[in-house]
Amino acid sequence: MKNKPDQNACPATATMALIGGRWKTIILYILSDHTRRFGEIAARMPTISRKVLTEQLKELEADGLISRTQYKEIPPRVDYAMTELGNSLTPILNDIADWGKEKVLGQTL
Amino acid sequence: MKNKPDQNACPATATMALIGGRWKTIILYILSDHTRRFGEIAARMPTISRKVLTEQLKELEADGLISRTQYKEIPPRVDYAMTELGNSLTPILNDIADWGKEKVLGQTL
DNA sequence: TTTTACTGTTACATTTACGTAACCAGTTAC
DNA sequence: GTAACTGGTTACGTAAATGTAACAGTAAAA
Repeated sequence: MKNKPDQNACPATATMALIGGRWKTIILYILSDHTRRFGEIAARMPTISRKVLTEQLKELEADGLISRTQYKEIPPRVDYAMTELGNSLTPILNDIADWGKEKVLGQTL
Repeated sequence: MKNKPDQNACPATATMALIGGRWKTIILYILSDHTRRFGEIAARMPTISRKVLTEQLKELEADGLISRTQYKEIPPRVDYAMTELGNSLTPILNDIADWGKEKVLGQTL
């Protein structure tokens, strides 16, 4: 893992080191129900630059939350998918989305 | 609310606008089981500067997640507590902490 | 009279995050 | 032979986040 925690760290901090930041939760949420190509992720996140998206994907992969599969095709095709570790976050990601729907966007579930 | 969402925003993004960032989840986690004074929060977060802690607390208050109570005493005493809205996040905060304990820190629950 | 306690604020500097624009590779379609 | 497709990378500049250090204010204690 890229973000190595120290053992007496706050457990909430430990999690947020992996999924915090402006983009990672969104990326994981997008991947939580689908394997997706780079371009598909980018299309669902119109406000992130390709450069930063690449960086975030690399970090998520380094942290073991997603996997990257590159096919030997031209034009290139790259798939991103949740790993087992990433999938263990899915309930939390759904709760986060549900909370946002209900409490922030004011949509009834 | 300070962070006004637009209606067709990603619900995960909507939540992360309120609790994202390096510090807010930690602050909320610290307050989730206790009303605490400014100094108590600071003592539990040794690496945040007082200036930034003040800013984050103000934003959390502006977003309706915590409340601030200032007592007319010298030396000053200020309490921070979860609001009802903040408390509705508690299950998520606990899940985040549990996930960090188990998956990142490697502690068995 | 000086210090301590507590919760800040302010000015300033620095670090980190993010964006923009240009460029690359290799095959296919025009 | 040139453009388009896809998933990037690189150089560069800007914006946001955070830190540091000093200061404020008032009562009680030393």
